[in-house]
Amino acid sequence: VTRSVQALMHPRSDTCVPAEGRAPWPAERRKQAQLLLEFVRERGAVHPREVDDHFSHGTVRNYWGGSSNATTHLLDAMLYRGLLRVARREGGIRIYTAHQHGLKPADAAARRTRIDELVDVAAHIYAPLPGACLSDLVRRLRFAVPQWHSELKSALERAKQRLSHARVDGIDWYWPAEVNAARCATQDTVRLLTPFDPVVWDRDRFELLWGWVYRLEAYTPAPKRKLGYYALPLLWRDRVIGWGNLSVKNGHLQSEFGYVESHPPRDRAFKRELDAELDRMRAFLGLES
DNA sequence: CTCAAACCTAGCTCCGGTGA
DNA sequence: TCACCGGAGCTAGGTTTGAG
Repeated sequence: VTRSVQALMHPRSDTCVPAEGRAPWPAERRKQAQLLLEFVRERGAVHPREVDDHFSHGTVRNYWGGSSNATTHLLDAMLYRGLLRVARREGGIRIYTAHQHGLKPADAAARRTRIDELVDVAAHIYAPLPGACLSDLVRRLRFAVPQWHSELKSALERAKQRLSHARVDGIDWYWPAEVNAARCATQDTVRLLTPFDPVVWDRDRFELLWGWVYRLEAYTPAPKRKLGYYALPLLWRDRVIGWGNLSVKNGHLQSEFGYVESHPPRDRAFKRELDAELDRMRAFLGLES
């Protein structure tokens, strides 16, 4: 998230990450965090390995019942609580620095404004939203603002009043008032979307709009997969018409596609635009074409 | 050089409890 | 009966690092 959106969610209350339950930290953990924070302040920016070398926190039982590095857990918990932030990454690994968030909202009205701003951020990303999806999104904000968990119900009611609204075939749809869908022209473009792109994130809406079932199957045992390990939804103009599985072998991009109508569009423009999208992918991955 | 561990990432589904 | 709520249980693979 951007710094301004991050600021909307802080300062967070004295709670653990959601997976750890909502109890406050025990004294021992508080002490550990305090020592770690002093260490990070002293060093400026730290790599998790550097921290573990210094403290040797050992292992803890993780959310899944397995064993995890305790230092990693603690860093993550402190990041969530707002004591640290990720300054950058080195080879994907988070490099942490100390952080101090701003003051909490002065009164109830200011707090409601904050929450409404957060809801609007989500609405802008995911609109147009079926009612169930809007409820779900607002409810998910309990992870973003656990300190205001009890206020989310009323925030949903305000959102339903504030957002533009239409009822189509028995489903209520919501979107930000300032967005004018009529002015968004369909583009002659092929896009391979990620499984979590806002266009496809709400799987129920996906089915409503395009009439087929899309699932990410990375977590599905291989023999049970229907679309492929990491199928990317294939957007052509304003329709998601199929999916693609991409991989890199010996420095070359491999691609396999599936189509809901079992064959690609006969349209000549489609082939041209699909090639253009694959070229963009090669460029993004730094591959030779 | 190989291998294992650590770390990272953006999920899905089921089920029982609650309340209208 | 149904929507909502929240927790439990399970899961794939890529990259980097460092020990041996």
